[in-house]
Amino acid sequence: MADTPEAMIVEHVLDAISDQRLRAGTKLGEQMLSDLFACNRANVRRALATLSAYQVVDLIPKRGAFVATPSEKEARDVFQARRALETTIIRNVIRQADDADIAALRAHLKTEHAVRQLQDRPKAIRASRTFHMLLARIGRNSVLEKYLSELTMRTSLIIGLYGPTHASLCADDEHARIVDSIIARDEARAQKMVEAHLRHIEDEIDFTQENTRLGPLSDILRPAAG
Amino acid sequence: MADTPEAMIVEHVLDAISDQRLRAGTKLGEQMLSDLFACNRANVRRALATLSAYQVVDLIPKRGAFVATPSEKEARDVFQARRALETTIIRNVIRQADDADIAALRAHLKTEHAVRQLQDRPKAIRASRTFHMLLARIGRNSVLEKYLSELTMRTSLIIGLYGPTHASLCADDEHARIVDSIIARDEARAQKMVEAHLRHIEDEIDFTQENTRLGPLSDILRPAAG
DNA sequence: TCTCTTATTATTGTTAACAATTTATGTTAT
DNA sequence: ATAACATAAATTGTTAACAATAATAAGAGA
Repeated sequence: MADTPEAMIVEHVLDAISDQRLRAGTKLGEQMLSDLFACNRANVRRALATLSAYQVVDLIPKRGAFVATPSEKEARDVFQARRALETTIIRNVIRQADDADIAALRAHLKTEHAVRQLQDRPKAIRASRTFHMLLARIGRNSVLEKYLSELTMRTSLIIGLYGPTHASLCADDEHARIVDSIIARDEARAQKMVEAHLRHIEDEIDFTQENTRLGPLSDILRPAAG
Repeated sequence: MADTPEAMIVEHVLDAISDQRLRAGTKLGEQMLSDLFACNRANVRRALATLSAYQVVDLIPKRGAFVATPSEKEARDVFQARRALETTIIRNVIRQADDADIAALRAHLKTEHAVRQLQDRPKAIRASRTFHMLLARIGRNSVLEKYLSELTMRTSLIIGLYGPTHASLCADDEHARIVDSIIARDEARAQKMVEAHLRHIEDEIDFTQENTRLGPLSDILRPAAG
């Protein structure tokens, strides 16, 4: 936990994005961040550069840093990439998961189900994401894990932007059935289910209208007077 | 070209890595870079943060920035990730490639073949990488394209570290045959060939001994006296 | 009341100096 | 000659002040 201030900022922003406390378009002012994390602006700027490399923050010259607002095309690309990564991940999981991993999966299903009852949307979103990241960790491919981490963040932004208010959480039973096929070591079925699951999420999204009251980025997009 | 100095540094370092002018472990001093690109150290530091986010540079506190030296495990993860991404990419290519794209592919094959005759290894490596990135561009998924870009960089580092001296370039005819199956719109065959192609590259690598005379990172790894 | 202009404020970008730490150099002793 | 130690140089990390630009507020005129 005694990490560098820079890593702290990155981590906190990613966390906030992943459970939708930070919405697309929100401005991330340098002073605000340096105050919040008790560090100088140099650290803030490097953190923002890192977040920009992760593609969850847009850096606009002379204007500042803003939480990214993915377009529909970008969103669809993200989902296709997730299908590519997660089908490979699930294959790794089935081949490599040991008893401890299976236990972890079962435990997660329980907590995820419990959280869902609480009607606490941010918590539910986070739990849902955790499931996918747990699979990635069990898959033991750090490259896929890292990339999926980024893509789940961006998925959070996408759902926050275009998603319906109450749905768009991964269906509880779909996760459970994926775990079932993992336990059964049924590779083909597990891959199909993961792919279908991701498609369901994508299908629930309505790109025809983005959820308004988005952050100050809408201001940014109008051409500056002059 | 009139980009920010920071973007310039990132681009140049990535270029140098991708055609193996920069080897794994090489130290990237801040002063050296700020002199070279005629900018202040603040810019250099942000560029290094970005490169570190791309996983092609390791940032070691109080010690500096070094070109990353992928382990065998990391290398294998990179190759598996490439298979996942590139099989999806090739599917996109087959579904979306228009005449201009096909022409571009044919043109590339020609230049790649010509370059190969010159016995100019860096140029050949670059041409080889360009083929894969051309496919990614034709696939029209910016997420996959971005990630593949990073992974081809890391592949360059891996081959530079563990690869044989003269081989480990993508086989000329394999590229050509991939293009053939694209033109034939044979999805299954193209996917198989891409996967086999990537496996061939991986198989040529000998992890038992890393190419010595690696950079100063070997010094870094010995525990500091004290 | 609305719009255009002007002045003020806030924010981003740059620079230079300083502190802290590591690396390199050179000396001494075994 | 090698190893340990002390000194000097170079490098990373931090900080504060300054300049340049953009966002905001205020005021004048239609």
